[in-house]
Amino acid sequence: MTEVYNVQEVERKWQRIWEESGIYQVDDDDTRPRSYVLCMYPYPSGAAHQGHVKNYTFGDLNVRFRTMKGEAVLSPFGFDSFGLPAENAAIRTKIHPREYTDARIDELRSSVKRLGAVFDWRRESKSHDPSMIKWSQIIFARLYEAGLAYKAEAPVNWCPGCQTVLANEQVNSDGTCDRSGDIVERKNLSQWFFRITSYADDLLEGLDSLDWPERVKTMQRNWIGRSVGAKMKLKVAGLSDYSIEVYTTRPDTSFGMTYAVIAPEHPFVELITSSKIQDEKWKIDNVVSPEFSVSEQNSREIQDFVQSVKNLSDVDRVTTTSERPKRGIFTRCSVMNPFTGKLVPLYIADYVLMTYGTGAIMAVPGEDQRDYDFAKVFDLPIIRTVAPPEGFEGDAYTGSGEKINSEFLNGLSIEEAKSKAISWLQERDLGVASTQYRLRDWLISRQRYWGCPIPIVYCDKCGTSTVPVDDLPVLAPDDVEFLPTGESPLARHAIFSKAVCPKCGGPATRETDTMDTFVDSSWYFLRFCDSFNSKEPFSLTALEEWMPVDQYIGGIEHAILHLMYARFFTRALSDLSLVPKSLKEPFARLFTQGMIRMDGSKMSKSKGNLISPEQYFDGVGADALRLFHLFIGPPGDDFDWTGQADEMIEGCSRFLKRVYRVAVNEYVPTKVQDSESKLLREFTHRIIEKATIDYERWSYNTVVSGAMSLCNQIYKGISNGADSSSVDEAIDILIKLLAPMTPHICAELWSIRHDGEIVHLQKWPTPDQALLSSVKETLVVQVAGKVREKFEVDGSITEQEALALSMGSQKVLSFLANGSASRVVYRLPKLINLIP
RNA sequence: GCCCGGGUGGUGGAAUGGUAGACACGAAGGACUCAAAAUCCUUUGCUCGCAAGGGCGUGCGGGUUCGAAUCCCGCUCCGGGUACCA
Repeated sequence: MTEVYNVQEVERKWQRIWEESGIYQVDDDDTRPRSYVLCMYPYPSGAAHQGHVKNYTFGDLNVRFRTMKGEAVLSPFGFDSFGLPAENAAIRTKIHPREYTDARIDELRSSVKRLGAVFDWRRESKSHDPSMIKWSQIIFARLYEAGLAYKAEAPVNWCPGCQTVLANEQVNSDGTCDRSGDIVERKNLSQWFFRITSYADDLLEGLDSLDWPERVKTMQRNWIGRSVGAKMKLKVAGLSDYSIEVYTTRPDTSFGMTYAVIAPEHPFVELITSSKIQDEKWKIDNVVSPEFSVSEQNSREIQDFVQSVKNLSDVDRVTTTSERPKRGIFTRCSVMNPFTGKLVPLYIADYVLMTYGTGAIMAVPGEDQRDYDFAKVFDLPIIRTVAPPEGFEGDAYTGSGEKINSEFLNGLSIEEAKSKAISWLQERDLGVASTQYRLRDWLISRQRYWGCPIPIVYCDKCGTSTVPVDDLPVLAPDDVEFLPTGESPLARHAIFSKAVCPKCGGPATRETDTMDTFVDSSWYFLRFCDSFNSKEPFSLTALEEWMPVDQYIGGIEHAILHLMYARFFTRALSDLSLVPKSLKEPFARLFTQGMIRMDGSKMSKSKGNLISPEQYFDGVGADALRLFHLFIGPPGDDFDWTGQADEMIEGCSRFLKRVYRVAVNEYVPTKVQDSESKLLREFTHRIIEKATIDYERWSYNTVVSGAMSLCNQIYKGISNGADSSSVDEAIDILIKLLAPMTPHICAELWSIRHDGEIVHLQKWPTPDQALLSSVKETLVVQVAGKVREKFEVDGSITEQEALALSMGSQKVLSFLANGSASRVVYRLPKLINLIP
């Protein structure tokens, strides 16, 4: 009897059974040990693509494996359903973003189900659901009350082609718009921010405790960019009340300062170019001496320079090469080096950024390459304060060495000189030790419709207030017009923007900006722990039950943004007692899967190089496609989708059919060979051991190869006369080992072989230790490190026995010139190495 | 520029100091078949040899070790991140 495996029918059947039986639904009163496995919730862009297939295959496999190991696994699913594409579609097609998004969600949900991935669907969440909007707004209000949300003016990205404001992540690294390719411009707008910088140190230190890929942790550390140094004040010559504060990480090099630089946006630029500075009365009031000599003419030159810099795109501004040397202009002002009392010239240059440190630097061309480059262009002196090694021929020397030309610092190391210089400054009240971060506050305002409205009203009398909880959620109206004007439809809406002040009851204006969609993804994993709570976003007790996420799975592209924001939220909400005090980190363990590439670039809808999973669901089936994604290599590696992929998927399908045939056909041995039965049993139990280890270390490709070997061994056992109990055992083990990976076929086979039982509720197999220890080992005999002979030996072989066996081989002896070894290295029972 | 990864057969990859190339894909040959598909069997790193067997081989050059794809030093090529952060 050979039954044909009907892929489509069987996969549909089991998908229905899993959904109806609710075996992957978990509740708070579950008595099994708990765990929480989560895939990053997706933006619903329609049917799943290969990246989703890979992601949810890893997630599903973890859920099923842990369940078979006896855990109650929280496995929820949701949709990151706010965002620009739906709004752009609305502008194009006039279909409302909600209608568009709901349709895409249905497509994605359906293809995730066709993959056979199991979730507790009762907990499904969508960012655009009014209840989720309400919780987001409550959380925003709490952050606002705690001073962690504030409004300030800031430059935003504006795409002239799309006529809209863009999120940072939609701007390419070369400063162009991700969609239209236009060069993005800067505009100043009043914006809402989250004060993530006040958690900079916590976020940095928290990384140490996380079981995350080192790569991701390094990226976050660099992004936070903590640096320690000193701030000091440089007096401006001729302006007795004015000084310019600079930040440096190298206070030890202060004696090498030959000029100073301020950013074009520095407030001092405004002062020296304003007309009032030419006013005689102002000069007397502010004690200006003749040393201060900015004339109207210089002032105009300076203004011209600053304007020319502001006209540059961000890309051009950060580019300085040999063809495009450093730009700057002399201010005609001098500042005093506090260490030497000497005056040095003050320049304005755009290689100094207003957004970092104090927006002003002391320039030390001897020990900083950027300062060196600038000094060469403007012919400024260069003084070395660290002795470079003999024969050093570079420009700036940034290495270690002895301090020189630095008076009381001479002879010290850089580190010693740093702390001595800082104490010197502090004793004289001229400067302080200071720590700076590259991390900026998180700009969350979006001038868009399809996002969570910021629940704020502005009153002329009472100022800014949050919308009272009873009035939440603030929902965007449906009767808006989607036009490509760049202005949010909400701002144009006559009624929405009008509000009542919650404090005085008078007329007020409503905030029309919505939140960045990364706000939604910063707490959705908390909601999953308490999806049925209608009173609050989540309760402390539910979070104590399930958080933190034990295994988080997603793409490396979220290494900084989402993963940093979610960490910030968890810490901030912990400090506000909205999540348990002890919960500081949301994701204990993170896995970042590899990318699917095609022709060198990421496979994506926008690149038009999608290979749809649906065609495989319709053909070889979900199991074969899942197996392919698991088998092609280590889960974290990128994969290039070539013409051979289809052949490999076909191979996976062939393997599953091979398993099916051997499992459904009754085996009646003709002549039983006891040695073959023993061999098969030993092999089976070795594979249990290996596969279990490999599952736990995320080496799924080798789990698959182990399962293939076991299948080959079963066929061999059958043709060589293994008894039926050893064959049955091997087949059952094979089905269990494959069950987390290819769930449909395994469920079907187990059900056929075991009278309707559910394989995914079976206990995970454990190897029989007695069988493992009775296994014959291969003893490799090396002569001078080269393999010359092999013997099948007992695991307990002694050194004497191994040596005697080796020396008994003519072949081994022929490589030993005088018939004996001067030294023997034993690694029994695997290896013996004879050195002549 | 700086910071990470990585380089193993025709291809995807295995091997965490101890048999390099597991397991697959592809290819070649064979069995079954009127034929094809499906399935099964054999071969498949390079090279010398009729064979037995030998030599070479994990990007390149050195080192440590009885033994190195694996550890260390220098180089090279490819991929990713980041970009004047003082």
